[in-house]
Order: sequence, then structure tokens, then C-alpha cells
Amino acid sequence: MSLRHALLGLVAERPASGYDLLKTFETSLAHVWPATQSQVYGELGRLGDVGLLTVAAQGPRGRKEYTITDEGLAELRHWLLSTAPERPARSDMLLRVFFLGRVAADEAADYLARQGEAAAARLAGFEELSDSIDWGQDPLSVYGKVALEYGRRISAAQREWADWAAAQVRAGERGQ
Amino acid sequence: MSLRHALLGLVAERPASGYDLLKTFETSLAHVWPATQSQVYGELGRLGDVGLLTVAAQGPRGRKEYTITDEGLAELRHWLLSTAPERPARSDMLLRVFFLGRVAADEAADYLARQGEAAAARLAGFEELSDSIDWGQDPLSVYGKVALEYGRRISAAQREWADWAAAQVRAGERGQ
DNA sequence: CGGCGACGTGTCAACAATGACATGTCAGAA
DNA sequence: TTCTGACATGTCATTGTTGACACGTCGCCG
Repeated sequence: MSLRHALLGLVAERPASGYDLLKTFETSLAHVWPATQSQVYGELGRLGDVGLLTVAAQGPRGRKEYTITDEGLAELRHWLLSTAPERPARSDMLLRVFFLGRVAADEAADYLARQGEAAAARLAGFEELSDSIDWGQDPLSVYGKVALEYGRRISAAQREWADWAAAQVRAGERGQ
Repeated sequence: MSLRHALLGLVAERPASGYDLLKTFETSLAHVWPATQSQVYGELGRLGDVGLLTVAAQGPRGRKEYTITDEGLAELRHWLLSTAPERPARSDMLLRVFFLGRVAADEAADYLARQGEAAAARLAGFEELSDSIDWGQDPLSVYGKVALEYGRRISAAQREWADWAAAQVRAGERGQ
């Protein structure tokens, strides 16, 4: 149900069309809340229906520029300050770890080593992203940096864990 | 689509009924791949239809004990060794961070501090869990420990990040 | 002036996930 | 013996998510 709030938050920064928003979802927000085109347009329509957004201007090619309403701002603020129950995220990668006992120890260690490489690649990607953006003093920059730092730290922890786990498994293999 | 593999993996360890599996999903697997009752029973039925599982025994109260078939084992092994594209996970918490500029700096810092506390609580929970389990030498124990260590490290990183971020925001607040 | 690429909106079918509801059985304690 | 709690399986409506398809427009380059 948070796609709704993502759209509200984005439109609150500045009025935008579905097309504009889509580009944001493909780039910066993609790491945090991926969404497809059909989802975005669908949700924008619904948001308009319930009065959290309005079409403030029409542009060429049927462009609809959405603006946030007072109700929308209130809802956004409420969502930002409510503490969510935060259900545990699904992790395909960790699910596999659970069943790694079903394959040979060296295969398991390889799997873990590959996860380590993937985490290292993500980390490198974040570093690059961090360098390529010219950060301003605006709120979006400040909190964008905070979010990016999260990605960096988590990726680093994942890489270290994967390396540790691979070593652990190889040690167990020799131990038997 | 990985609920399917979670069930396959669990039944591969030992034959089980939907009810048995459900309890596993509520406890150990809950951190990694939460699933509801209706999902589990539904997927078990489908898994039986396509021949990856079979009902090997019936028990009291209509209990159906599922066993994995050779095709099921093959599918499980294939899934374990295939490197998944791993799409980015959604994070409600991080999405909020993106829009934290919309509330006052002290409210934002409070939000981050609360996330830090939540991460610390998760970390404590993992430590406790780790102590409460008597770990054996069986594969499930070995990899269970590896998965738990992941939770521990990630929670620790999250807590440190949240503390850092809260400090960052409070510093910026004073700076203005 | 023709065409191409970006702009722009939308629908649809299929599947996954959630939470609520419905139904019945068995074993053991009071 | 009755009742309670654990055992046990299922359905249903709603919502979220994905990926594919479909359609039309504007501006600019050759």
C-alpha cells in the first residue's frame, strides 16, 4: 500500500505527470520501491478519485500534471510519522541459504562466494552513484544521501557476511 | 514464486503435513519468507498436482503427509544452484527516509532514532534466539546458524546507520 | 516533409499475497 | 462426559505486482 505514499511524496516535491514519476521510479526510487508503469498510472487515477491528488494542468499529448491536495499532504505527513509494523522482508537469497545443506559443501561455498561478489558489486554501484550526483543542500539531497549511505553500509555488511559464511562452510568441509 | 521452493526444501528435510509446515513458517522461516495458511495449503495442492510432491501417508483428522518426489528434488537442486536475478527488495522504512524532508528536522531525527531502536531490538531478538537453540552438527543447524548470523550483522549495521543518520540530521538542524 | 525517438496514457490477463471465514476431528483434563 | 485446545484442511474476496499489449502525439533531424 506504500506505492500510494511514494507517489504522494514525489508529487509533493513538485507537480509531475505519470511519465515524470515513472522515470523517478526507474532511477532513484528503484532501489527502495520498484514499480511498473501500469501500477503508477493505475494508482495515480485512484489517488485522483479519492482526492489526494488533482490534475492541475493539462499538457501536450494528453499530459496530466498532478498536484497534491491538502488531504494528500495530511495523509503523507501522517504516514511519515506513523511507526509501521514493518513486516519482515522476503529474501530469496537467505531462503536458499537455509537449504544449502542439500548440496555439496563446495557448491554451497561457491554460492556464498557469489553472493559476496554480488554485494561487492552493489557496493561499488552505490559508491559510483554517490560520486556522480552533485549533492545540493535541499532536503531531497540530504535524505537521498542518508538513504544511499544505508545501501552502502548494508551492502558492505552483506559482503562481509558472505565471505565469512563461505569460509565457515569450507572450514566445516575440511573438518569432516 | 519461491514459496514453492521453500516448501520443497522443507519437505525434502523430512515428510510433513501442511500443518507442520505452517508452524515452521511461523517460526524459523518467518524471518526469511513469511507465508500464510491459505498460501501454504494452496501451494501444497499445486505441488502435488504437478508431481513435485506426493501424499505418501494419511493420518488422523485428514492429515496428509507430503513427501518430495525425484522431480521435486531435481527442481530444488536446480533452484539452489541457479543464480537469481535478485530484484531489489521494497523497504517501507527507506521510502519514508526519502521524504523525511517534509517534516521538521527533529521529527525526522526522532523517526531515525526509533528505527535504530527497532534494529537494536531485532538484534537482541536474534542473540536470544541464538542462545535458546541447541545447535547440532546437522546441515540444517549449520546453515541455520549462518542465516542467523546474517540477521545479526544486518541488524547491527542498521542500528549503526540509524544512529549515524539521526546524528547527521540533528547536526544539520543546528547548522541552519 | 518523412520518419524516428521520446513523450504520454492507458488496458488486460495472470499470478502472488493477505486476512477472514468455514468446517471438522481427536485427545486429554476437569 | 463434556468441553477445550491443538490438530488439520480448505475457500473466498480483495488487493498488489508483473509484463505485455495498444494507442496516439509532438519535435526535430536529415
